[in-house]
Amino acid sequence: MLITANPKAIDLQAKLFRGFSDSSRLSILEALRDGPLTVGEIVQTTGLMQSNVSNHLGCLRDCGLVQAEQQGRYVSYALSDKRVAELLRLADELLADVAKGVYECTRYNVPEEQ
Amino acid sequence: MLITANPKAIDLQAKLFRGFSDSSRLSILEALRDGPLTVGEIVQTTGLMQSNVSNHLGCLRDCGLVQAEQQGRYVSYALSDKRVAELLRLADELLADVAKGVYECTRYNVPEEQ
DNA sequence: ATAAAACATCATTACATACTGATATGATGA
DNA sequence: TCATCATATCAGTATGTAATGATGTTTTAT
Repeated sequence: MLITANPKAIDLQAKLFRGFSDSSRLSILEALRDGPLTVGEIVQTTGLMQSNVSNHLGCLRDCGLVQAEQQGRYVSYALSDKRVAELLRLADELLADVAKGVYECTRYNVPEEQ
Repeated sequence: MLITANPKAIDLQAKLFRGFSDSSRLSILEALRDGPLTVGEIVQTTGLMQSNVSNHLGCLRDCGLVQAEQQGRYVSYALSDKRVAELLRLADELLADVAKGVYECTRYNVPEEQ
């Protein structure tokens, strides 16, 4: 039976992983591993532009990876589920072994040297 | 300290997750969860074009997520590490809880109805 | 009420990359 | 060797989406 006979689950999963597949979003998620942060704090921690952070946060929130809570005029963001952190940790471990391959994977984009 | 002070780890991780963040690659990885397959078998199972499958397999192989082994004129592919399957399983679990959010996330691309 | 701060949204631009079809490479058997 | 099968590579195209700058919205303080 074709896997694509039921494409929805795959599409959903791909969409979930896409939340993790961008450096900026990953920076945000990593920053939130140590606890909740306001948008401004995330901007400072990641060094990204505010509008960019807001965009990514909106995406991460829509997809359920982070939660927002209004606190006065600040909005505090946090990872929405332990398993988000678990996925990050598991990826860390996997990366420790396959890092060489990933690093040398220049098929699509080359990591910028500097 | 800026997280971006050491961007390499983040970039690598993003690249790793990008391996999982495309429906086609995910279909391939899912197909390989049940054991090794030849390229032709993957083509049949996923319903993707052969050149497309080969491209994605090259990417997945470069990044260390799958292993290739030549067998006669066939090439057999397999997941390269248990943790690849673990990541898929963990994502399944997470998805079970946040699926609603992911499904409704139309920020970027809308899942095609049919 | 007004101003300022914190955050969100929008349009635009630029780039990355998935897909296709054609072709090339390599292995096997006649 | 030659033909065929299995897989890989390539160029071209189209689309998705990250980043930016400008603007909108909400909250708080004066």
